[in-house]
Amino acid sequence: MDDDGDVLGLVAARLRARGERMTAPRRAVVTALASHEGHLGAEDVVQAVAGIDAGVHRASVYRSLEALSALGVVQHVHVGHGATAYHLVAAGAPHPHAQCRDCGAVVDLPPGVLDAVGRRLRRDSDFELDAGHVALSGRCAACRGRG
Amino acid sequence: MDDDGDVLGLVAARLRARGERMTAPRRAVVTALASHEGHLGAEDVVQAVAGIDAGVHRASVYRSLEALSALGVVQHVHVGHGATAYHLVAAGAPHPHAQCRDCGAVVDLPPGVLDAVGRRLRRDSDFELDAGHVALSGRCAACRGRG
DNA sequence: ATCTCTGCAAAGGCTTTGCAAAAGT
DNA sequence: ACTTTTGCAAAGCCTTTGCAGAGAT
Repeated sequence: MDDDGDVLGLVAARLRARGERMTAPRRAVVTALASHEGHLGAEDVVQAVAGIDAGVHRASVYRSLEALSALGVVQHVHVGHGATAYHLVAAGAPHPHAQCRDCGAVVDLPPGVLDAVGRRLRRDSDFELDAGHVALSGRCAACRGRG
Repeated sequence: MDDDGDVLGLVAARLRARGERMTAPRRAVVTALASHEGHLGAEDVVQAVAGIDAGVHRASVYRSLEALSALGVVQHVHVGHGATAYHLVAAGAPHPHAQCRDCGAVVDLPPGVLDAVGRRLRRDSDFELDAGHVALSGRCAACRGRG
């Protein structure tokens, strides 16, 4: 059930392979992301990390997120309104996201929904789409029902 | 050739119809957007406005952009990295945008490229896509050639 | 021992806000 | 005259950065 150890070990190995180091802030950030399982803003990660290892500074969280992103362990998604969202790169392929303009929730989209668009953009506009890097905008099911 | 007068008159009429007013900052903002023809960040609009009517304050530009957006005259697009982009709502329907992650350029996408995705999201996930509100991310033709 | 990384604190970009004066209708 | 809107200045939010000391390998 608790495979944080695995994740942490894997991340540590990947870091060391690049001459980088596994540190307390990075451990805390990975743990925070692993336990939340959703999409967290950097500030949310700061909060979560504070509960895991007080004494980790806000700036270190940002720097850790950046380092882990460069490593390919963390993916970040720009969400129109508000802060960039971070999450661990799951086993599967990166997937697109969408944000509800009303409630702000970030939802995962089925991998591949943007494939056809990507192909078309490449063919027609010579534009290489990075489908996972921004969240589409719209209204989620719950908010449509409400509004 | 110079239909700024038309645009300004139309905007003025729309404003008055809602009990709002046509003012110097709003005129300058509309003129700035009309003459640049592209996608401008708020700060770019501030610059352009400074060249049209010095004495218009930065804050008024932001407030004007907001007012004009509420009016439906201006559309804003969230672009992952950097500032929100603004442009006049053209005659045609709102269109999707994409930003190049390397050069930062915001390009217009053919209207309709996201239609199929919108339909699919609505059907499969009950998510109502707002295709024009965020810019997709990727690499433009020029930067692909270079990189 | 060495080089990376951290904590701190400060600054940075972009945007919003409170208020009294100014301007549009 | 009445209300909206402005200019100003200050603060806000999220994020980045410079530096000396701490920490990982």
